[in-house]
Amino acid sequence: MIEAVNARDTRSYGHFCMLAKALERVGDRWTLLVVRDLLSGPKRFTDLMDRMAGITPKTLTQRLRDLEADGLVEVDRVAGRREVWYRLSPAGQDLQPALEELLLWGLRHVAEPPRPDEPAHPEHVLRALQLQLQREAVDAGSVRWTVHVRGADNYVLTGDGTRWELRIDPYGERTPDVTITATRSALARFLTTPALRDAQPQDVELAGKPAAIRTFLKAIEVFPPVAAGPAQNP
Amino acid sequence: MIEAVNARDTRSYGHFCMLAKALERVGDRWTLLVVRDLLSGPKRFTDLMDRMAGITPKTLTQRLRDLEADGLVEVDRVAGRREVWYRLSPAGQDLQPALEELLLWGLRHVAEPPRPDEPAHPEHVLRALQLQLQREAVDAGSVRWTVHVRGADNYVLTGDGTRWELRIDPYGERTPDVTITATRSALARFLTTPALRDAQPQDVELAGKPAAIRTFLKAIEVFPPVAAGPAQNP
DNA sequence: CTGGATCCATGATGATACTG
DNA sequence: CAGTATCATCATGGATCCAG
Repeated sequence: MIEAVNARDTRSYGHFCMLAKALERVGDRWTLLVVRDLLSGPKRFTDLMDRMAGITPKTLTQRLRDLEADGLVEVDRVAGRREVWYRLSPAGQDLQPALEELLLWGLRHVAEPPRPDEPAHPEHVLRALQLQLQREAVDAGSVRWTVHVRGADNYVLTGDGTRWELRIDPYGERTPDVTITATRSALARFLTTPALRDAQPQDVELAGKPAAIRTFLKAIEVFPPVAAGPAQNP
Repeated sequence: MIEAVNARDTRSYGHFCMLAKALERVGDRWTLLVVRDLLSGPKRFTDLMDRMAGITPKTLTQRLRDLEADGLVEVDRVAGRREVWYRLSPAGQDLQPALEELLLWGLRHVAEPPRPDEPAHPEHVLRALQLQLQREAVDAGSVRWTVHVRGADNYVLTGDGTRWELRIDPYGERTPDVTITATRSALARFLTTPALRDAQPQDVELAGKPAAIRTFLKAIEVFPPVAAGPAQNP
């Protein structure tokens, strides 16, 4: 008797290969982007919808259910509370090194400035900046930069000379060296377009001591890396 | 007027995020498995078909064309020769760190012994073993182990106390310390089932000096890592 | 308002067979 | 050896609607 095959079996590769088995868990469209956005902490359904412009609620629901079934995501449902919070399990958090390598590959090989109408969430731009500062071992001393963007969380990017970290900064607890205030698109343009940094565009406000701002502008020169690869525009 | 969107645009995420852009290049089903199999050197169409059991020639063709268009794969077509050889471009080879992290994640979180009928290509089992030996910094001194499997390439796994390497070994040029001869499925079972190693199953032949064989059996104790995660069998 | 569910259209993938 | 051709199926996107 032939056993019934469900959708999960159909989408499996059926190989004895650990890469194939990993991709059976996280290889579906949108799945790694869900993991990416949960790596910065628990999120609600609509938080995820905001970061993943273009995903339909149906697909996001499906991905969250799949990830939950595979043990990568845990769900906080509290009776009497409207919000449902999604967070990564330890196995889900363990994907971080793989995601960082993939992101850095994208930075090296497909980096280009944002198109005018391209949704650019601060979290994604700042994550790329943090990883590049870390990968290039940029030493700016002990610094603390905060980023304010209307309609999004505030972020704080810190360096201690050795390690760079990016966190959501809900309260702005401590005094930053530099505060960057901009819209989503202006922030993306400013950080990814070297020519704009000295021009001090009007849609990006940098607050802080002049020396601290100079340190900031110097550090972000590593970002993005020079696009060495040939563009492919058939 | 609405602009026409082609299939490529449809499948893009449209985000200013380097991870999303990376996944637009390598996020399609089967794509990273093609890259995986080209990382060990140039291959012909049928070489890839053999390693990727279950893929249809139509899909493999599509993936190779996409990868070529994106500059990750280069094609050697020589007039008057039947074979077409596919190889990775530098950008394609640069995916290696990301693939290794994903493979190691699979090894940590979804490792289980091969099912009886599960296709197990030696290259994929040995790659996982090599990465785990490297990740765990296993020091077996200077060793050279060769693997013979009927119907597949021969492989040579070498360690020098610091670095582990796996290569296809077409001619068996130098004298190995241990030679492993088995079928595909027997090799997979033997390497992934600790209980089998001392039992010396009849479908796996180990040739070499007793001390060298003991070194081999000791080293592979790190493989596979103990499955700590809970199985999900709904 | 959040957190979805439903219906339909389409395109990507799979199964199978065949060819230069 | 290196693919094509044809047909079937399933996943995803778009749009809309709904319950707490």
